[in-house]
Amino acid sequence: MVKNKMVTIRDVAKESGFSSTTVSIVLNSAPLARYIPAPTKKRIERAAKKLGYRPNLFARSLRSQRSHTVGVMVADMTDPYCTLVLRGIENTLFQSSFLPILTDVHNERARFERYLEMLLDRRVEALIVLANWLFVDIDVLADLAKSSVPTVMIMRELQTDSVSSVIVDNELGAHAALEHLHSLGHRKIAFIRGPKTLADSAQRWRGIRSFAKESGIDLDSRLIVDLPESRDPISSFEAGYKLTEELVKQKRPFTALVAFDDQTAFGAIRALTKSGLRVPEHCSVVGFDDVAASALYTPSLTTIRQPMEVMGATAVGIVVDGINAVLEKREVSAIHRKMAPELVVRESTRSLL
Amino acid sequence: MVKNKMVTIRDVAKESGFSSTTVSIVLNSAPLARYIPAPTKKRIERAAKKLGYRPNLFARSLRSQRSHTVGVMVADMTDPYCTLVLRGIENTLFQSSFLPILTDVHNERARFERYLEMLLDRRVEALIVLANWLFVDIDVLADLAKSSVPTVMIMRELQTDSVSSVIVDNELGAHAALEHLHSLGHRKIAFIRGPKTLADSAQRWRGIRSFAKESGIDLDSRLIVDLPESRDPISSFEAGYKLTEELVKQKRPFTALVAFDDQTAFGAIRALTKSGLRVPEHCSVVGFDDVAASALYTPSLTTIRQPMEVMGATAVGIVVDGINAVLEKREVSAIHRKMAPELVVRESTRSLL
DNA sequence: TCCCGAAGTTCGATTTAAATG
DNA sequence: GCATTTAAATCGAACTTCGGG
Repeated sequence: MVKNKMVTIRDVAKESGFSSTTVSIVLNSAPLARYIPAPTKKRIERAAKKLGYRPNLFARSLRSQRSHTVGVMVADMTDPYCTLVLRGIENTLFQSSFLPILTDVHNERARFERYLEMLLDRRVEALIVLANWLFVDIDVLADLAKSSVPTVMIMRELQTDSVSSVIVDNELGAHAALEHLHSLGHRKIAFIRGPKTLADSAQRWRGIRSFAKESGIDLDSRLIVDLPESRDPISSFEAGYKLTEELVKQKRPFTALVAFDDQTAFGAIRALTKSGLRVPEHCSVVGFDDVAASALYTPSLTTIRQPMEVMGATAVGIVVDGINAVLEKREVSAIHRKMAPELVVRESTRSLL
Repeated sequence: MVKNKMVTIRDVAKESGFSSTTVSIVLNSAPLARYIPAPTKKRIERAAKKLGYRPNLFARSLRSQRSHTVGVMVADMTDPYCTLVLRGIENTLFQSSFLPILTDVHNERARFERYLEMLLDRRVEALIVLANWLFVDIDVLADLAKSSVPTVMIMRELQTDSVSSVIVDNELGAHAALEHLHSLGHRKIAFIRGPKTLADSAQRWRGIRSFAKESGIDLDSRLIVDLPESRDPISSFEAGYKLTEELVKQKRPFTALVAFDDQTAFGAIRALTKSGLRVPEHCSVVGFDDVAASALYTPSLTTIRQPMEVMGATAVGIVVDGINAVLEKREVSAIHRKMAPELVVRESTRSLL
């Protein structure tokens, strides 16, 4: 083989002795293929294989206006939360023969907009936004509503109903976390809440309060601290560390700690250990998310698992439906899915009883 | 705005009162644009903006045979090693206005081949293969050599010279790891080597032996164990755990342990802790890679850092050069880059002196 | 010759409308 | 009218060629 000489449909036509029209009909099993006799089909297929014909997707896309591509925008790749969600997205797209274009917004508005522009220019057929740590206010909808590209956000819900969403039931999860500690006999419990600007923070806190009310646990405001805002996902580790240090210094005793997320929990465990408090012997710790590292930590972390892979798959399901709707000119309104989290008990919590 | 009415170059031509040729020349600043008077340009640009003209990339690609897209194939996304490499790739591609199509091979040959086919069909202009945990024998070159798509592998070197590579200097890294322990006074050292089929394993071991020789350290074969082969990146944690458990049971004393990689080290630390051996008080542990979790671990892990983000960026640099070479019909041979790792000292190692 | 602009062709596949026996 | 096949138009941009001033 000398050079990259492209084999076109016309070459196949010439080789097989039929016109390019017929070749196209046969190779695509178009409706008209019904009328084409088997021998003709066979000859065309043989010719195509012999020449190693591969249709030019540029030409096909130009004609069909389809890219078979989905844009995936991640707020910040370095967040360990992304990994499994991406896996779920990738795997489900693969099954539908779509390919993902991955973009990492670095939590910067300008970058978000530039990427959005690039993706729309490429006519991605759908958009999946993984808003895992996004403080940037996004008015995707302004650009998106008119572009009729099915869009779904993971981890964040938009007030508009032009954008679908897949989120975890934060309230339920936090509720389960506290219930777990309560069932182990813990009563003096410290809390590291999320940054105020994150919707998750409020939702999880609501779950905490709801269980506290049910069970009569007393929430001591001096044991409740908030993570500062930050655009860097790793910062919650450091913040968790510092806040826990301060909680310990306060000398107000607690036997358990509920962290906003796993990274925060890691920071907390580090701080506790440094202060000579062993986890779980002296203090139990619960996280949220169940990132990969949680199972590997020493001690392994009890946490509330978000079904990340399933969430990714669900998001793809939603937009694929949306794509089909667009193709069939059906109207579809946004879908909002709230997934159930799951308590995963590991070594970082322990019974006082 | 009602519908998705595409604005074509002809619409701009009509609006501005010039032909589509002129519009094309102006909007692309083609060489001929030199001859076009400023007022004409201005009117065309104004018309384009007014109509919100965006060139159709399908048409452009069909004509130019360029996709401005790069295929990225990852052996297994769930490997924490991927994250930063991908970040480096993404960031550097962004600067060159390329977009990545991300595919996750799941360490399966069939999937690799299917994805490769899909990427080539889409005429990606280059291919980046992140072979982070790939046991599948890849004869990419068979398909690739003839397709003249610049290709680079990260973390693995191919014998052929049609495929470039970016790898870390494993020998140097392992050498530094042992040197570090030696300088802290450790002499009885256990080793968990990598799976035999991984080239890295042999290279790192060579580094160990070379320092042992230099310094006169005695390598006790009863303290040397090997990770089994596996296609699952997380398995090295479990294997690290089990092997360390056995090492401890053996009752053959050691004051430090060199793990094949960070995940293995995490497993080892878990096992040591479970046996009542504290890290680093009773045993120092060194990893390799410096994945994100290493800094967050308790204790934080001393390890050999691979410059992952830089490696991703370097890989992109290589293929972008390759792309330019292809465009200019220059010949370029494969480039093989070996990056220097860096010892990162944290809490998991401690001086005996 | 220099400057400006337009008509027409090309990229490769799909599809409509139509022709053949 | 039916089964079978195809010429020609189309998708949108870019480039080649040419003509007029």
